[in-house]
Amino acid sequence: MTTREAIILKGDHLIRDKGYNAFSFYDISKSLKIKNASIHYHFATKADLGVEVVNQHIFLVEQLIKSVEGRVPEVKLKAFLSIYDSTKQEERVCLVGSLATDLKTVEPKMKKQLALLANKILVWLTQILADGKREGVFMFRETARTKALMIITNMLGALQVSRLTGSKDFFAIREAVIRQLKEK
Amino acid sequence: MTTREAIILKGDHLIRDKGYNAFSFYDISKSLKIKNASIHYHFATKADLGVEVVNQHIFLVEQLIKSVEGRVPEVKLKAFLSIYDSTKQEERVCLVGSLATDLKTVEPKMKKQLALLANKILVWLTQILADGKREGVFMFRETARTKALMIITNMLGALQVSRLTGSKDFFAIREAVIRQLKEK
DNA sequence: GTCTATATTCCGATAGAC
DNA sequence: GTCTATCGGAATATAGAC
Repeated sequence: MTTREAIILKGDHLIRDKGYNAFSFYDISKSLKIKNASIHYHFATKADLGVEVVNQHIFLVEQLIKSVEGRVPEVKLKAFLSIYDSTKQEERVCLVGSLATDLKTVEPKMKKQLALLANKILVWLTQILADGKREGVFMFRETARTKALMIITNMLGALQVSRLTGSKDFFAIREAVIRQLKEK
Repeated sequence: MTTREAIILKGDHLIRDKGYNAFSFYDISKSLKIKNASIHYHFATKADLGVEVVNQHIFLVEQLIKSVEGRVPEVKLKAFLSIYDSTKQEERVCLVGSLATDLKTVEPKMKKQLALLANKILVWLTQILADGKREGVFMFRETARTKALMIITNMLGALQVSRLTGSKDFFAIREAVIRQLKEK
């Protein structure tokens, strides 16, 4: 892994750990054992780093989508949920949730890329649900987009709320999301 | 309104606007046309102010709960949802969501009070749902607690995600939450 | 590409006058 | 209870050597 990649990875972890406005270049420099000035060599400003963190998530989501192309809707749903499973294991929140609460403080470019990420996930899940309903493996009464919004907010919110009410609640929500699609 | 109350209100708005780590005493002082030092007279530290903002929400939720005591579950559900309706009108996010993403940076006392607030809302909604199911006005298959968690995460998440995908999505989620309880 | 050193700004907090 | 003035620390960012 290049230094640049390591900085992006650490920035991502810090944003989802503490929030965008709480982490500093010093957090990254001490963790990677490099100096403040070295980070600025790779990223002129903190906002530049923030944009690249979001872009990295866009890239990873696109990879995830491709990795399950052509598979049945159930497999694609599992892939979608795996995003939040791994985030929960890290004891972090998701990038969209973390930056949405800080949205009025971030640069326009960052906001734009974050909206792109959020919409990419939303459109993907909407298609998964629509396909699954058509094939008779998923059941729901809402439009596919609304159902997708409900599932996304369930998972995003579960990561945040379960920090306060206990980890069991995350898994209770996760299981209920899956079960609701199978019986209605 | 006393200066102290005005500071708490402004602090609340700033936390839900920009996030706890993004607002400064200067934001409050310029808005209220008082000086930095005056805020410190009322609140020794920023964390002290943060704790009082959370306590104010606890007080308001307790008031809201009392205001609909003895009413039918549908009325109580509307009262619950009104929390998020007014937050959406303000173009802010909810306090639990805003502080949950910053949780690892806040003082233990603040975290403790926030957990108290989150649990108070959760227990209240759980009881509303259990009562409504028993009386035959609400329908759901999950445990009342899990259903409450799903509705809370829907609304909390709707405030955040709709900042990126559009306000219409907030209302689509809100309506679907209500409709799901009436038919299943 | 990484370093030392430093400029600059901002923020939380305090001392002491009124 | 609010003010002026200031301290001390932290953070982003830059200049310039290696």
